[in-house]
Amino acid sequence: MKVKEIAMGAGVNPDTVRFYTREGLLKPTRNPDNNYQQYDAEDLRRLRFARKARQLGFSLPEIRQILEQAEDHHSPCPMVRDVFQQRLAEVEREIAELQQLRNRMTAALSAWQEMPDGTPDGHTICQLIEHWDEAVPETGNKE
Amino acid sequence: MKVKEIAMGAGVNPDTVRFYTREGLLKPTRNPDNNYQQYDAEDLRRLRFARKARQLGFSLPEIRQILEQAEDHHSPCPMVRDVFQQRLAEVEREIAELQQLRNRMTAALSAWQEMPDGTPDGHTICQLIEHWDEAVPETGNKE
DNA sequence: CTTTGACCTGTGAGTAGCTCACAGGTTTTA
DNA sequence: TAAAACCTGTGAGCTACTCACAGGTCAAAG
Repeated sequence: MKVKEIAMGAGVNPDTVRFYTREGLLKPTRNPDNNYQQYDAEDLRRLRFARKARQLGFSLPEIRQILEQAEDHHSPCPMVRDVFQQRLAEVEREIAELQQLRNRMTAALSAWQEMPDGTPDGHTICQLIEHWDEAVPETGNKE
Repeated sequence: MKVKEIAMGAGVNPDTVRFYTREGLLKPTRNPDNNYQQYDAEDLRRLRFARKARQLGFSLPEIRQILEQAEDHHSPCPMVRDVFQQRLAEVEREIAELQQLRNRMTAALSAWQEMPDGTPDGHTICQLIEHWDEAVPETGNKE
């Protein structure tokens, strides 16, 4: 399979295939005639796997790790379960944060119904936002 | 105020202050003696405003726009309301997406209870993920 | 047989919003 | 007076792609 073919097979952009190849997730051989990359069915499996894992929130380094373990015939599944659970917790945190944000946004929107537009006067930029009550805990950077 | 001072006043990294200054959100004057940036109370207001707006999901270009309009004594508030409502819709979409994801993750986790770890055999990398049923619609890249 | 268009190649830059590193100048403190 | 702590601008790094570029290759049409 050439780049475009495997890309279509997995429903991704050919550039993504090239990118994953650069990143070592895919290891095609070369056609000695023309130096084209040659992907096989195994690569397609890996690519599809990688895409699914991405949807689940795995990072490329994590996916590469899983793939490498699979290559060595070590089962990566326990590790997958592990990362997966962490990821689930993260997702739940994100949801909670977004819900909080949404609540405060809708509250703000209805509060704003009664606020004048208020042309800025040197003390105020936009009351709508300045009177937003923050207390948003953390932007939730990983870690 | 010097960089570190205004940064502490707004609870941000001094580098963020420098970055916002580069980006034109903050417009300090210069101390002619030492060429240090000099921020005033107005800058602090702008910085705090910018941070609140960031928490609400406004992009830096949007914030710059608002700030510029405020400078020109045009009321940015109607624009703010507009972007804000769009942002709210976006947040709700994100929540829905994440909830879907979470549901499928918890479902998968419980299904995995019964699945063997399955050392990779050349056909399979990790059943846990390979048997994940995708149908995740879109990663929801903005327009 | 040649041209045209579609593909292939690798590399480098762009995206957003910071954060950090670097090298050198200034100010404060001990 | 010397060290520590700050300041300066610039440039790179982070994620996971995506796109642009310049040049090589190949299949089919004329």
